[in-house]
Amino acid sequence: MRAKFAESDFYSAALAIAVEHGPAAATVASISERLKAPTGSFYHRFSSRDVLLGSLWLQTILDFQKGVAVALAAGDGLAATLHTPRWAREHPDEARLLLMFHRKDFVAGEWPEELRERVADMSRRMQNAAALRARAVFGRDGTEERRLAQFLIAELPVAAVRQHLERREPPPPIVDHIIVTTYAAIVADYRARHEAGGA
Amino acid sequence: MRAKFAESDFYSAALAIAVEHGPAAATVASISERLKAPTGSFYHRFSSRDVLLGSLWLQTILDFQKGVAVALAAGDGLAATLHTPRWAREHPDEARLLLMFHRKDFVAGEWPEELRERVADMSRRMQNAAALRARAVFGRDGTEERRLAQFLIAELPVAAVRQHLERREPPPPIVDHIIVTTYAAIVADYRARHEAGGA
DNA sequence: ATGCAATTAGAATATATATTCTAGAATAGA
DNA sequence: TCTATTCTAGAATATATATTCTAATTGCAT
Repeated sequence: MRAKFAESDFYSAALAIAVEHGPAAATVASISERLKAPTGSFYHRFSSRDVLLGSLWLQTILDFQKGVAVALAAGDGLAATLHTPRWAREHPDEARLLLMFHRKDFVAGEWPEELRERVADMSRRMQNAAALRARAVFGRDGTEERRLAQFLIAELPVAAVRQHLERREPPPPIVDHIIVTTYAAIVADYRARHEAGGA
Repeated sequence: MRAKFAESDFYSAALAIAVEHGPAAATVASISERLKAPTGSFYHRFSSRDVLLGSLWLQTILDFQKGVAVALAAGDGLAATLHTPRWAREHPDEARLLLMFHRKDFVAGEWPEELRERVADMSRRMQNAAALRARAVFGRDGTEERRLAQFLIAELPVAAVRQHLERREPPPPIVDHIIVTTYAAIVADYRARHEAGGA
């Protein structure tokens, strides 16, 4: 029988519902209903709700991190931070999904066996990211460098962007300004504190 | 009959469970079970689960904001930001509750009638806070000042503190250092951009 | 002592949700 | 055309959870 619904239809529906009413509202029934599909069609494609929501979250975070990874590979810490507001403008729904909710809102307990491999991959990537960030920002890896770089590249841009996602509006330019100013200040402060004794 | 359980026992139990396994895990059954109380005793005190969780969230956010309000009333913006890491050290559980979850995780839909008044109060306080923050940080109220002050006093410290709450560890001193440095930089940048033309 | 009011106790009920199951329809290849 | 396979369809089932209900129990005031 020719398929009336595509896998991607279920993903889109789940995304739309999660973004509008929260991941908890993305039930098998509500997703299917939105597509006017029977729940049987859902389970024909996905072995469980957890697999669908888990995949959605994984795909989204991977897409997001791809952009950060490119900047980090180029050793450009500032571009890495600014990726967050840019990506949020280009992908407002995905940004809400990722930045306004927790992983636990999508997969409460253990990851389904089916996704373990992809999750392990992602975890490995996250591990590496810590060192990459430190090097991109400070040209050096160490405990303090990692902590500061995590702040600059992960925590800071998310904080600056959050209220706009909440209001479903694109992050305005002042967000980038805040990020750039903060970035420069933290780096300058770090350099000042680590100068051997100056000229 | 002498009460075997106190209202506060239910709050504590709910807090402990919410902090450990997320608010969703704080079910009437799990809360009662933790106290070895029958669910009847729960409903003898609270008209619904929403009322308990909603109150818990409200109480917590009010307690948190009290400290910020004091600093703002004194016109001390820096003290207001630094309140967050300090409070997180003093109240690790409450900080997790507030900063790692959303209001919606506690009260999904409408607020129960019973709590509406307290919520309205809080909303009013939040409204005022925007102007108070702007004045405390910049000595002036305006759109840009509000946006920057919100970043400095609300978003920044939460971002700096979050990963430590996640790991259930007290925010280390570097958190305060990050906050202070950022605060100074944003204020200095603002001043530089608004100088009429200087000396 | 007696009876009342508060409280405990936990069974019964209602509802939402994930998942399974059985049957039927559509399509492609033989 | 025939048939196996894929997919739609939605009813049936299992489970978790909030809430209600009815019946004891307890301590205090009288």
